Amino acid sequence: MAYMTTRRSRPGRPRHVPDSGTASPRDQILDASARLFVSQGFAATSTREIADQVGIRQASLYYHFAGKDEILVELLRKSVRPTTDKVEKILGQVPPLDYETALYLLVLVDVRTLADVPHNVGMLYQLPDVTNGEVYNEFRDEREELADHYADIASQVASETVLATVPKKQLGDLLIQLVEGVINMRTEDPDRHIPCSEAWAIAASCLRVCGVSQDRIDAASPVAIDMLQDFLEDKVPQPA
Amino acid sequence: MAYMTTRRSRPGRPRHVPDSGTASPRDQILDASARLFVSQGFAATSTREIADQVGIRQASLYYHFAGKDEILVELLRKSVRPTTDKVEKILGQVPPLDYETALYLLVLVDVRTLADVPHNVGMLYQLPDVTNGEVYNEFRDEREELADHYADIASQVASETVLATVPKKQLGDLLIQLVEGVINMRTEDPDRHIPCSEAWAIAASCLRVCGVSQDRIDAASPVAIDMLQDFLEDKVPQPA
DNA sequence: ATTATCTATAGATCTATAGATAATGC
DNA sequence: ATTATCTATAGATCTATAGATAATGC
Repeated sequence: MAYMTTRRSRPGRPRHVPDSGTASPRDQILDASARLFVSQGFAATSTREIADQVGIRQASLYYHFAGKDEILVELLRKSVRPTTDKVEKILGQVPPLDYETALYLLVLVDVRTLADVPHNVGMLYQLPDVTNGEVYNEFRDEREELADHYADIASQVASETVLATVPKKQLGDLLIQLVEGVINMRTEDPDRHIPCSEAWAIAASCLRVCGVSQDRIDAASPVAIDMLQDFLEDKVPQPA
Repeated sequence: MAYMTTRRSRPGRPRHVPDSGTASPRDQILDASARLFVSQGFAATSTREIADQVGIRQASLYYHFAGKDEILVELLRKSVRPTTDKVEKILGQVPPLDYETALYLLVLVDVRTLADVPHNVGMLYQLPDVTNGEVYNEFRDEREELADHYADIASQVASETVLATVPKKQLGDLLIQLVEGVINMRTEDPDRHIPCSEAWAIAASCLRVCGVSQDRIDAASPVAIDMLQDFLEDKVPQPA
């Protein structure tokens, strides 16, 4: 408590609705935009609507962002990077870890990330007005890499029968599909909390899709669950 | 060949771009709208864009539809009804059929329906500007019923272990999630054809998620595949 | 002086309506 | 006469810019 936590007001002309929040104006805009984009779609959300939610005039948005697109880019950027970082961190541990545990862990981490991210922002990547916009090109490759990782690890885990009947790429896509079900659960009920048990169920389902027996699921699961904490708070240490 | 198949032109003022197509203007509009809505989103698609694709002026749309919403409603109506009909038809056959075969068949039928429907229209149900619009209320119940059917049949098929670890509703949602992966495959590559082998892989994956052993999958699969044809062309016989 | 807002507004859309027009059908 | 289009346009909205204004910081 060495410094004041309540600074009554910042420099600049006051808002027509007094600023109650503690976050920076920029973050307030991102927050409101995320909520609206996810619930209505990107194109269907006007800059006026965003401004109204923040409590500023529509034109004031442009002091913080060059345009609606810039807000979207910032949201995508903030959400894609942490995910791919975590994935590669997990894959890096795979020599000591066996593949089944790694897959279980990968799914757990991904599910929790999607489940806990504010405003269900993961859904943005599924909006056609986002993925078909120019803005998205910056992120397309990163998403494909993620899909490749899933396919790779899935093909390591899969049983003979599964490998013989399901092409590697499709198998990876099936797993991603199960993981991203969390997004739809949250879309249907925005206030829904996703308990750990549901994440475990999804991870186990992914192993089952790969043809892994219940015995080996039971073996992988506790190890992965135990490691989960190390991957969630993923704080990038700031250079002091 | 008792009647002319080529009628050069209809009554009414000619279009500024001559009408090359054979379909009714109404269907041409639905077709173009479906394509645009799915690739860009509903709100992001303007009536002018639709008209341009059809080759008529923007205002001419309103001779056929009361507004953009009406076009959407018609598209949703045309795609939801056949699906639920087929599902109930399958469930009606379940006393002779065992549940595992029924689930495999249900998934096959659903996957093929989503895979073959023009312009990937199944994706409309995933757009937030559709599902949060007033228009959608008419269809919400029907979608929930479908989810209930999946949950019911899944809980009949599931192994003890799966039933003990995955709540019935979540299990149903996982299966739907796998099935609807087809929509995403088509979104990523609109020209993609989905071969039967992929549908089989999805159906088998659904059974695996339920904890069904490979033996019983191998037993259910040929029976279901054999029955598939009876459900696809689902021609409602016109009263003569 | 600097900062963050405000008001006002231009210019580009977008939806929907009104009324004219150019075909076919009878 | 009927039908399916057209042209023209009103009115609403939307994005973005210009310039004014009301705070804090020095």
